[in-house]
Amino acid sequence: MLKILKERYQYVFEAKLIEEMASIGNYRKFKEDTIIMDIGDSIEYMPLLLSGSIKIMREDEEDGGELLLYYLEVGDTCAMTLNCCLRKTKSQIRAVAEIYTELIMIPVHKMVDWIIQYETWRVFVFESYNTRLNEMLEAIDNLAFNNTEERLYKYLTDKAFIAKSPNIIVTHFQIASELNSSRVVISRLLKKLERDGKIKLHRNLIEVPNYY
Amino acid sequence: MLKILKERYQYVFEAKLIEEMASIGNYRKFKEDTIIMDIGDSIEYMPLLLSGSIKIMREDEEDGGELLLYYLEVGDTCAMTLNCCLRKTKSQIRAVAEIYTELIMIPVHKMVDWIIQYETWRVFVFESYNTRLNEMLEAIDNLAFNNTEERLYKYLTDKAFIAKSPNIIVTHFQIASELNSSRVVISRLLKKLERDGKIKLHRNLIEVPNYY
DNA sequence: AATTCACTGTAACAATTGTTACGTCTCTAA
DNA sequence: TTAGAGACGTAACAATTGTTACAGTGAATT
Repeated sequence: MLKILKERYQYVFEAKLIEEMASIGNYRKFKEDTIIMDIGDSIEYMPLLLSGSIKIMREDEEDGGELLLYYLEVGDTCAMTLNCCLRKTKSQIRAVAEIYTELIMIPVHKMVDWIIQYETWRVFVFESYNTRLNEMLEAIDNLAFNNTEERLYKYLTDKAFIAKSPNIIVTHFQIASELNSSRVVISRLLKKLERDGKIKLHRNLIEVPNYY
Repeated sequence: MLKILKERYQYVFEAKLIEEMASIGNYRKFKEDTIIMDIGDSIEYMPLLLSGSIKIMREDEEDGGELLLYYLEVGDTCAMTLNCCLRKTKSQIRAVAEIYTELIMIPVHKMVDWIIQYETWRVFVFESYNTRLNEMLEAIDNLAFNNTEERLYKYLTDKAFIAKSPNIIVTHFQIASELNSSRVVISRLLKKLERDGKIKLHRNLIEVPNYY
């Protein structure tokens, strides 16, 4: 674990902190589509991504509708978790492995110690908050100012970007779930995007040529 | 200023920190509807509310449409600002005095010192992040899962709550701006809410009996 | 008193989004 | 090989939201 940590984080954290992480942290791996953490779960550990990608979702309390908020990637941590850790509240969000994902879990109390002790950790934590707040703002902009077609195209390019491939494997129904829309609407708009030459449709697969 | 700070924050911060705040902080006051901070402004100070209320807005880059995100009240600070301070980025949001508002501005570098130095400040900062992240989540839920009528009624009750009065002084056009909708739609839905007995309409004034 | 202007109500229509229904296709498992 | 299930396309219609247009009302000003 020390080796992987050094690989990923040697330019982010000082050697001493990385060693401490390796000795205290708990290595975990998750298969695609595994729920890593759900709404209402209480949180005692903070996840730090080593490889893979996690999607963060929100759920409608009433009808169970879902909404994709943003992705976490290597080097990211979950700011929502930071808070839950510090205040011992429950998780407000659902975290699902988008692909095969490795991470280390770090116990809460260490988190606070390190903020006082390590300059690099402090910077990392605040940068995480910043990134997350900005991702939330982006999600809000997207919902408030874009129509469903724009949201859909953004969803596709984001997903291709995360997969590092123009071909994304997903059904229309899945997309509808993550955008809190309905399958028919998504199919309709996908057809429109195809007619406009922006994507190509196949069974269980969508080509998004210009995703970067 | 020391006196006001003690009044508002004696149970939040230790005496020594409050004294330091009073000697370093810069007292400012703003009339209703004054822009305290705009999108793109660079930020050197962190605001800490003494009285009043501030609304935090987001703007569409393309057509200038606005959206109300949430309110700051006494005891709150702006987590977005915390980040801007630490990373020296520009403001992503607009802050407008909802009513007459007093605050003290604290220079960036002190913020960081205090995180290391004062336990109470550290807790305060992280609680602020938590509150703000939750407000953002609430805004996202509202946009993703509620229709315009629900968003409108929530807007009215929130606004009445901030004003501590069932009578809110606002035009239909203003509401439309803050919800990124159009005046005609808002008038239509307000009429519906009135027919349903939830509110009463007057010129420039709306009664919201059950706002608490 | 007359004029002006912002505010409100409403109609008519357009565009977008959601819903229901049904047919076709592909894959898998019995 | 066949039955069943999930995936996709599309039509028809409903509901919501947005747009344009216009009329009336009240308040302030001239």
